[in-house]
Amino acid sequence: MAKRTKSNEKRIALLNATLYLVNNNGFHDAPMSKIAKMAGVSPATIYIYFENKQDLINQLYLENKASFSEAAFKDYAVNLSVKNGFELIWRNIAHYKLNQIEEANFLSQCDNIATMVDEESRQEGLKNLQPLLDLWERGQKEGIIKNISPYLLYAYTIYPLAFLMTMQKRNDFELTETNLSEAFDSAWNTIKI
Amino acid sequence: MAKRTKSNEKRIALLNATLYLVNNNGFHDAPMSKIAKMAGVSPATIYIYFENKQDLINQLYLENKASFSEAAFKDYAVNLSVKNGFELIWRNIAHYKLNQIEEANFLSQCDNIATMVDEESRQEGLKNLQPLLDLWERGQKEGIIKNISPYLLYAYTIYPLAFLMTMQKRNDFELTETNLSEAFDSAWNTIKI
Amino acid sequence: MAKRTKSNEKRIALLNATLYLVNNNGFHDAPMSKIAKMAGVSPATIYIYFENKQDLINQLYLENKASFSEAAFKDYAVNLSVKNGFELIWRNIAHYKLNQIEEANFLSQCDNIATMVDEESRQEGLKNLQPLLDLWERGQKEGIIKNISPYLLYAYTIYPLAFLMTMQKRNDFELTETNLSEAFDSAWNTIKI
Amino acid sequence: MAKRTKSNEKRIALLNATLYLVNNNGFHDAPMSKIAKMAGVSPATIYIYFENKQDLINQLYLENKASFSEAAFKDYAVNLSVKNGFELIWRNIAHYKLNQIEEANFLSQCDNIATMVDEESRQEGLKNLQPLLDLWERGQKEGIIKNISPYLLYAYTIYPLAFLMTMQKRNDFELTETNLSEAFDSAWNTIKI
DNA sequence: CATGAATGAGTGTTCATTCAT
DNA sequence: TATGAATGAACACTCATTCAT
Repeated sequence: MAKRTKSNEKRIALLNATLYLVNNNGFHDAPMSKIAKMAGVSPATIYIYFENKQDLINQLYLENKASFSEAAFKDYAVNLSVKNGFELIWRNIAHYKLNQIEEANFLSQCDNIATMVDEESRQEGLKNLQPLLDLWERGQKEGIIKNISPYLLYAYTIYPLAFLMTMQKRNDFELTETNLSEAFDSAWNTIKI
Repeated sequence: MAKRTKSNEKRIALLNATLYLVNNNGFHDAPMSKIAKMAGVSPATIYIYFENKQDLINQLYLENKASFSEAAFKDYAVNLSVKNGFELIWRNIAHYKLNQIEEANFLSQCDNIATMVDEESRQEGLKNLQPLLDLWERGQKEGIIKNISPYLLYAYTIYPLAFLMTMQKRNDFELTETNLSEAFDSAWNTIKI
Repeated sequence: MAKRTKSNEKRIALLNATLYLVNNNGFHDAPMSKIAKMAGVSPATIYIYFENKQDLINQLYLENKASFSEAAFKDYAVNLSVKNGFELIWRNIAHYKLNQIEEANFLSQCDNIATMVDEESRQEGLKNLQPLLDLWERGQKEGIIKNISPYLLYAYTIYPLAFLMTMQKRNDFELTETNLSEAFDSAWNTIKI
Repeated sequence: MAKRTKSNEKRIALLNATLYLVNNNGFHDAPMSKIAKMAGVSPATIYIYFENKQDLINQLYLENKASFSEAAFKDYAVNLSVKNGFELIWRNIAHYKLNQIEEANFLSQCDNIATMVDEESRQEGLKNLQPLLDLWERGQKEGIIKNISPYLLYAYTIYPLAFLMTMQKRNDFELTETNLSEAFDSAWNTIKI
């Protein structure tokens, strides 16, 4: 009856290897054999933990989305004022994107390339931003935030951070504390009434 | 005395096929054989026009960047005021991204994924935005535009359009003329002093 | 004082699963993992009961051969007349092939495909028909049965039943009681002097 | 415009290699890599001539069925008497099965194992026996052949040859000219009225 | 210039079997 | 005894690229 049990270590090692290889070589040069080798297991072992390559990517995406969202809403509470709440979330996200560069970069690829994660996982991943959407809606009801589509709000406040992350990763640009405050001001000015 | 010469038609057909397949199937499912078939030529023929697959992607990137920049600076002249010049360019870019969705989407993929075009082509592609950088520099000298890194200026004015394009392509969101004006106001407010 | 001992139930379950899968999916799509799952045990458990896959097939073959031969010689006694003895055996075999279709089909595959069971098991399996060969020899001595090779006798009396079984399994043909009597007459006419 | 053309030699070499390997190693140990090596081509080349492994087997089956049927009806004409026509066909088939042992053995495997060729090809292959079925029908109308199902006629006249072929291939038995005449007599006696 | 055949190296995945418990 | 995890070797098949014409 006794038996070896699935080791979470191996699962994590596989996810980490995948993240690393997709980020640095691209999806098209991250073969299962390399992933296995990097994780220190046999190629066949991957299929104990994941159904197939797509499933591996999907799970990696969803778990990183979840950990991103945890970071994004750290210390957030609905009783914060709209501005304070937004600033907290914005800074959390900025902090994540500029420090957890690898994870953020992976998520950015997945979100930008239609063919990387399947539609179901993408929809699932979207749910993670709900509290921010709720905050914006509240801000609009309170007359604090412009009454425009959340897509526009996102495009002008959160999405720019993805660009800064990419530049940071390429060492083209470094975001200082001052820059960050300027950037937040820009973001806030854009959406506040 | 007609001589047989490389037919530009075939070259164009190959570039178009590549754009289409990379956009719709992803880089990892855009094999040379499919590209050839779609362009109506033999796989071997690709190698008459392009050195290899990377070269094909690089050239496609550079030509689209060039045509993007042509669109971006249409009707622009250095004697325009900073605000008018910026608005012209911004609207040109917005127009391009929301109408030439396929081309814009391809460029966006290349710019976001480190491994798609090689570094040399990327650097080459960057030059296309020079007139905008020049305009910003002039605006800063004239005390009209905030004295912050052009990366930030780009992140908060141009880059958001990439997000709107992606949403538009996914039919999640449609940008109206009103939206566009709001979006421009946001962009301008962000960077003007 | 119950001691843990190899459970015959599991052994039987494994043999049944193998029979089913080889018959319905073919040898090449009857992997140990499926066999195990169908038998409700772990793949590793198979190796407690059988040395390897070949051994599993061999044992399945031999046990089915034995049960086939038991059926073939049911109620047979050497004091029966040659004709009566032959008719009894022939009808027993026909009954087996047309009712125990799965078992018969498996045996037929093994006997037709050189590479399914190994030579040793095949030789072992042949012994099961000995009483029929003895009967034929007696018939020849008594001048009742043609003095031709038992291979020919078998080919023209017993072997045709395999074809009828295959057709029956494919629903191309159904053998009635009348057919059966005609078929036996054919068989007997073929070999009687 | 010029190009290398598909060489029929390679196609034939591939079919031959497949026949040999399936016969001697079994379907489950006739991998594409071995087939390619034996045919003296790269594994990838197989896919120029055949869609996939199933297609390769199907085509091999159909071509052998066709050449079998050509042999079976050599010199046959509808104006022959029923008995003479049947003897001609029977001897042709016997000759084929006992001399073209490899081909006959392959066909026998395909016909016995449900999972080897797909249903469509099997149905296609069946058509090859039509002239024999026609002859039997004529014989029944003329009151020369027993009025029983053609499945029974086949089972008792043609099918036994498959057994003799198998035994011959295994060197368990050799069919002489005398044997053959005896065997034909058995076959004819079985079905004639 | 242009081609379809040809290929070695590689792809994602499965398999019979063994390991550690 | 019995297990599920683990695996090296193999599988069918595809790819970017080159060859021969």
